[in-house]
Amino acid sequence: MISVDRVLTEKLSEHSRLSHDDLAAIRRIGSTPRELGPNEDLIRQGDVPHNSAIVLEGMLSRYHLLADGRRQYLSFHLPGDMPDAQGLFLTRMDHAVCAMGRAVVALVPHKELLRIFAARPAVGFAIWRETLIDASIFREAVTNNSARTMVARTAHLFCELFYRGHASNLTRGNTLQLPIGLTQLGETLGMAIATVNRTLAGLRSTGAMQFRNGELTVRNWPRLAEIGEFDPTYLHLKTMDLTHLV
Amino acid sequence: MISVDRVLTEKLSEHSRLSHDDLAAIRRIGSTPRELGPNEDLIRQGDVPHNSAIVLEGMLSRYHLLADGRRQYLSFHLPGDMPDAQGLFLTRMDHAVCAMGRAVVALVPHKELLRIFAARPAVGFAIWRETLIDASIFREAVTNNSARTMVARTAHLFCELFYRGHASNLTRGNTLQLPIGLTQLGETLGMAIATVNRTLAGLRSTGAMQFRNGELTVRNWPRLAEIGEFDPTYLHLKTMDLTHLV
DNA sequence: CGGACCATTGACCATAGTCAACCGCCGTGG
DNA sequence: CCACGGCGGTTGACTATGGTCAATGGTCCG
Repeated sequence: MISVDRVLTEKLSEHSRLSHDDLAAIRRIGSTPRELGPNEDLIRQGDVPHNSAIVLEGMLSRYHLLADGRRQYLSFHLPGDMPDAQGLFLTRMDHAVCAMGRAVVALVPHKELLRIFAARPAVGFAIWRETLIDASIFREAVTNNSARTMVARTAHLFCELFYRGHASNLTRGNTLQLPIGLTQLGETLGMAIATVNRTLAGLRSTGAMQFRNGELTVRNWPRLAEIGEFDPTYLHLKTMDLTHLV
Repeated sequence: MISVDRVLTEKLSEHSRLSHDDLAAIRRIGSTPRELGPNEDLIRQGDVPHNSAIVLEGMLSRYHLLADGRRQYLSFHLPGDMPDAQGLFLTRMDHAVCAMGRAVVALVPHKELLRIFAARPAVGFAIWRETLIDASIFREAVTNNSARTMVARTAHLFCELFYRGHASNLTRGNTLQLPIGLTQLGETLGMAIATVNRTLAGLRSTGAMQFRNGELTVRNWPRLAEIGEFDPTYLHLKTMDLTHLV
């Protein structure tokens, strides 16, 4: 398991130029770890949060709870992400956050964060930036679920997750662990579970990728990116070359 | 036409408690006005922005440009909104911003904004908050376009626009001017133009609302909100009662 | 061994996309 | 002044796509 400051400094300093003092301030952040079981909620729709979480291990997701009890998953969060940074300035949660598999997060009190922002504005800006990337990912999800075919949509999601996972050193070769079931995939992509299954079978048969038992295997990255119409600019990460995954 | 500081102070002080000095700083913001013709781009996907815009008049939208030339509209922006605040911390635009009808915006240099944030953190937090509400609206769009029927989806969009328009004093009685065509509606909601039309006809026949010639008329708000499964919490505005619109 | 849960598959059906024709309005130009 | 053309909206007929439902299989755990 990794520590909060390690994960945060790595993430934030990738794009924001943080001074020695900024980094020191981050290192002094007080946090309490919390372990979550599979499918356990970290925070629910309607709650008033006083902490923000940083993912240390596993995977979290955000979701809307619909009137009829169904879920709409909105995004997935890997180690280093802050899945509920928005709670900092919006009093009431408009969505829930839950663990996909077993997961560990670090909880940082809002007070603590606000104190740091006052002392070291650059840290605030860096986290602000993270929330903006978040928004960018949501925008892409709108487009993905509205304007793309089922195959492209599915491929795109896996592209994004693999790309982000790779940027965070979570991939092992051409594989990535994703504790997601077909039901959740359906509730993410806005398609019926049967369709998810058939679409995955289709993708498998193209030789571009396969997804089995919570493990994504990329067999042909350029092919997969093409099928998913994937252009990583919206992730605002350093450009990575994955063409060797063929 | 309204002035920048007027529009900004109104918007920001609705939720953030800004001190006298904060408001003074906002009043000193230097901006240049810019008029946009119908369908004119303010900024394009891939551009590197150095200004942020504040809508003064008319309506702007953000959209993704797809590989085949189609558009996916992501959000609409009314006077007081900052449709490209994200450019502050993300160097490259991952989407475009354009005027729907004729519109006027005020351009504020990023440098100027950053200077203010350094001097008056509360102003920064207030604008950060705006970008978080933005993100919340995107999340709702994901859910809307993925998990709701065509009717609900369409009704929900109009509910949101009317509610936000009402909060900004842009409604006249039960009407709101919306310079949007059926094609754009389709490219917003992820449905074919023919379906948009039929859905609108359906909504009209329920007596809940009608949309004609760029004018939305709400005939029965509770009914419309029910059809659209509309719950305004995600907008993080002061709660407004519209039940008198029957 | 039995049951729960998830994935898989097939058959059927509802829904919305496609295509094409038509309408109505508006602005232009003869 | 009217004729024409274009654009945006409207409508109908057909079709493709993906949702629904139901049955089966596989795996893990008690």
